[in-house]
Amino acid sequence: MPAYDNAAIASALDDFGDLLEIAGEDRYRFLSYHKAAHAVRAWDEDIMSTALAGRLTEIPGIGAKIAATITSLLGSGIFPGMDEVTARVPASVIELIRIPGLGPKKAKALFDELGIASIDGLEQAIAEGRLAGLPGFAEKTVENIVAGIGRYRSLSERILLADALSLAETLVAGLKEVPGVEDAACAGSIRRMKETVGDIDVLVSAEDGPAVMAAVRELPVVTEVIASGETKTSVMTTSGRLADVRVVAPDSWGAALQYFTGSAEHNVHLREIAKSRGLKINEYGLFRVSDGERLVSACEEDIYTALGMPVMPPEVREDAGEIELALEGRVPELVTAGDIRGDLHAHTVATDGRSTLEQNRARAAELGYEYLGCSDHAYDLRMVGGLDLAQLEEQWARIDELNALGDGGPVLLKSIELNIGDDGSVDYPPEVLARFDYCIASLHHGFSQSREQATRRLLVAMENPFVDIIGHPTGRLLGRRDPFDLDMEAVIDKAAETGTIMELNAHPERLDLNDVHLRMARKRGVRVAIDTDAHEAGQFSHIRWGIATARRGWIAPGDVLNAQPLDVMRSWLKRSRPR
DNA sequence: GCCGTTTTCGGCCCGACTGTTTTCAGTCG
Repeated sequence: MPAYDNAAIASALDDFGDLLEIAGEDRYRFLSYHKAAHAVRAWDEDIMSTALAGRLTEIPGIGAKIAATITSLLGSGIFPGMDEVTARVPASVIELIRIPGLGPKKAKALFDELGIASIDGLEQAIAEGRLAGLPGFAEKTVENIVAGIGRYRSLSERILLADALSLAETLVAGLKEVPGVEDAACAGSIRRMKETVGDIDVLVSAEDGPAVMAAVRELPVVTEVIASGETKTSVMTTSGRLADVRVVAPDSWGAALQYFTGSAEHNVHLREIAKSRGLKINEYGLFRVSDGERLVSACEEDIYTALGMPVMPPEVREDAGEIELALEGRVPELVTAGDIRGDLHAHTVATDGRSTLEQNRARAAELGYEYLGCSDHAYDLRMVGGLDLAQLEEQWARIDELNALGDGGPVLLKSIELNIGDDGSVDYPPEVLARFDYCIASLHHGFSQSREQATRRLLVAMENPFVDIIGHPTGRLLGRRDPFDLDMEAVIDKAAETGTIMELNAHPERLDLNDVHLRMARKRGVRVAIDTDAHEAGQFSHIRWGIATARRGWIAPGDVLNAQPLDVMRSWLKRSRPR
């Protein structure tokens, strides 16, 4: 039987909601499944634990019916009611609504009238001219569907935040040069610093919307105009990514920024609150329904203030509990770049890094860091020349020399990235491990291992009194490699029990732990280290992505190991604790 | 299907763009 985690349950609920919608069920019925899916995805406990405790209905948007569905899925893998729905609409039809421009109504028509139940089947039908004469599928619509299939196939992967932000900044810079444009900014998931991004959303403020839209269509980065009206234009860019540009009048800037930053779920929740108070929010402002008067609009903060809550940072706007907190007048205190006092995970040329210890130290000094960990790979990772004891002695001697310079540079710390073996053991004997200032231990092999085995490796490693930090805990590489199959709740609980610190690896491809795991850690009092895992001194700047992800995970400066002064940082390490 | 300062029924967020059913439904965010 498949093990259902939160993501798998959420995915099943989303699929069921899609099928209900295609089948023509009541709008509020299928929306409730999507709402429940979102809530499960954002839930900071393992869904199995919550179910076993009989607390599923404490998750917002989950009532008795969906709770029973989740219980059934967890217990037997059976989704109650699924057979009945798939008898009307085969599950494969969901694939059709993934095509941009093709929604549930058209998908239903294609299946009902022509028996089309897949994208391949649709392409074949179009090639054979079988859509001709089907109501709602005139020439232009068929053309758009063909283009949509092409886009679906080339764009199905989201791109890394780091790549999307650089594209968006180019677009914003280009828009700011357009005559009449007063301001331009990234919105959407980029502004929320989500780890991966689908489309690029950009907001522009100008009095003459149509003129700006015309200018957008002519920007050098634009290869194709998908849609373009007076206030909104969608374009394909030279990078192969879709961008949506919206223009609003300058006096609507704040409302529009709030609106287009999202997330969709966050905004829906806000608008529900507004509605219950006789107010209405749209991209032009916050209005009183009774007389239509616009109350606020120019400043984003004003929108929140008018709803009786402090403005919250974009990174937390996911409807994951931030609105409830804000209604109590509180916002989570979030770590900032200025809080970081050092980097505890960096490699050198001694193993697979491309910068020397001296180059790393110089860069850390430029960043104003108080300390820097030298954490090359340990002996067992032979592939990259993991260090033996003689090499460690040599590195430590050099660290001692550099620390004796007295030039005001950062304190270099003797560290290592250990490999966690199949039995949870690590590279060196305890007497060697004791000589490091601290040790990081990571999983580097066995990605196909069972949940039980992979989890046990981490739990055993965390029992080791010299394993202070777990590096890139889930091992994922965004878009390239799935994470280890891990019981994250057991891992986080063990970290809390043993005082082991969890790394938030800031490499833009890793961002590991992710936002949900970070909230899980924070809730249990587990501390995190935000590290770049730099393999070259220039990569210390990756800390930016780690900070963003930490903020999405509601991490405060007081939760972060390397936001502490050196003596406090040391006191948090497991090896400093009385045993 | 969920939920409650509208409280166990009757509601459920808001607007832009496109193509076509030419007055509006479908799709998207």
